[in-house]
Amino acid sequence: MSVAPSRQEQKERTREAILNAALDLSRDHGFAQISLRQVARQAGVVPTAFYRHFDSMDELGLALVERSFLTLRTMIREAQGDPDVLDNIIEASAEVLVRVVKQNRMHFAFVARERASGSAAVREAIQRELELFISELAVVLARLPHLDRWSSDDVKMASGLFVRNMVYRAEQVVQMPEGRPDREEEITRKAQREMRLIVLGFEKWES
Amino acid sequence: MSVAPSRQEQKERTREAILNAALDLSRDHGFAQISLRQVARQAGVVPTAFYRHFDSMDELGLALVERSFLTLRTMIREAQGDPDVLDNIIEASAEVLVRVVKQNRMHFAFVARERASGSAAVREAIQRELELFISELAVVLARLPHLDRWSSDDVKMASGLFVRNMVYRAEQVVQMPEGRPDREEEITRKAQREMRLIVLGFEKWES
DNA sequence: TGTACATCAGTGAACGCGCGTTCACTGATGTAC
DNA sequence: TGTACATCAGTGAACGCGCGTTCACTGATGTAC
Repeated sequence: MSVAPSRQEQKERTREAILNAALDLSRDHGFAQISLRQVARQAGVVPTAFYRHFDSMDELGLALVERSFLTLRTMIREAQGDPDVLDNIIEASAEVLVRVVKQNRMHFAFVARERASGSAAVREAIQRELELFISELAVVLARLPHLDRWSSDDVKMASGLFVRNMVYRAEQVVQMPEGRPDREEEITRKAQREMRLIVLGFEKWES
Repeated sequence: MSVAPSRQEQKERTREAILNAALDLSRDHGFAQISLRQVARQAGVVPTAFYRHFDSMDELGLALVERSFLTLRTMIREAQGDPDVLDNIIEASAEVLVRVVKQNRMHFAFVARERASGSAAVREAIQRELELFISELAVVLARLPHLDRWSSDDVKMASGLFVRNMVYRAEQVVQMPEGRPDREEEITRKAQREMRLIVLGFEKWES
């Protein structure tokens, strides 16, 4: 016989249901275009219940940004711990990228989509998080051969180039139809070629 | 004494007014979030008049994509005719980029914003146009030293890297507050450093 | 363990509003003679 | 040049709809004794 969940547990479940409903509904038309009532319906609650969890759709959007970037941070921490990444940054990071994006398709889709066009609040939150992410990746890159003698501004630029490519490739993986391993391989291959070109630049760069 | 415009002229003016109204209103919240009635109001016509020019907001969006890419094509044609660009691709193209984007701020803003998040129809139209733009730029790049012996796939990859950087920097110029020449200079400088890094990669690339 | 009361996540009716779209219309421009 | 009719860009009223937000409520969970 199952025990009834505590009030707190139940509230947390509903909150999750609302977050997931919003993420799911955003997929087709973008977060900015979905309504509070649609989210509530999808989450299985009455519209007014929404207000027990968020003051407004904007606040829900910010919560989604936060949740999505948790995923991204996990990804970079994984990369930091993996010795392969330092030995072979291109193949390893392209592979990690495609794998993690596939596992968290909806979070990446959300970030890529809302980055340029969410509400002002959501857009700014994403820009801020992306800057943070670039700085964190710069720490990893700084340990690479050739880059260890660069100025920190230069390392950050390189990090920015990588992240922007990641965002772009993530968009592609997200838009990729399911069950098309050939498309997936092609994207990985293209991402690798681009990163290889950038890394070649690293080797000749002088600040 | 001024002559009354022909019926056709007047219709064209109203059409322009609607296009400009939509472009203007999109700036703050994105095209997908503005309503037919808002556009009509801003254009100075009654909502029903909208239907004399476009079947739906989606069709208006596609017209805006087309208009915006006319600007982009003009830009690349300019670059093709300018001998400086071939001599010194980095400085010249960064300068052309910032100048053209500033002159056509709203068109670039529209493309950058709606690329990831417009309606499906608008999004696909932009992706198609961007692919075309990358191909056209590839023709210019193919004439550069080092690249003239690359495979066409490789040149296209390089072109894609440039265009993606352009789109990104264009987003920044668009979001830049007016009358901040220091910010503008900083963006130009960053774009130049990035392109220089990529060009360094060109020199060592082997397909 | 049992009772009496407090808390509060979720309910359901109601509101005023802007929306996209329809329809019959108006009146200036265009055309045929 | 003048007249009679056709065209058609723009009008204005009306429609049904989903929206965000308010409010008083319900009833299960939590707490004090």
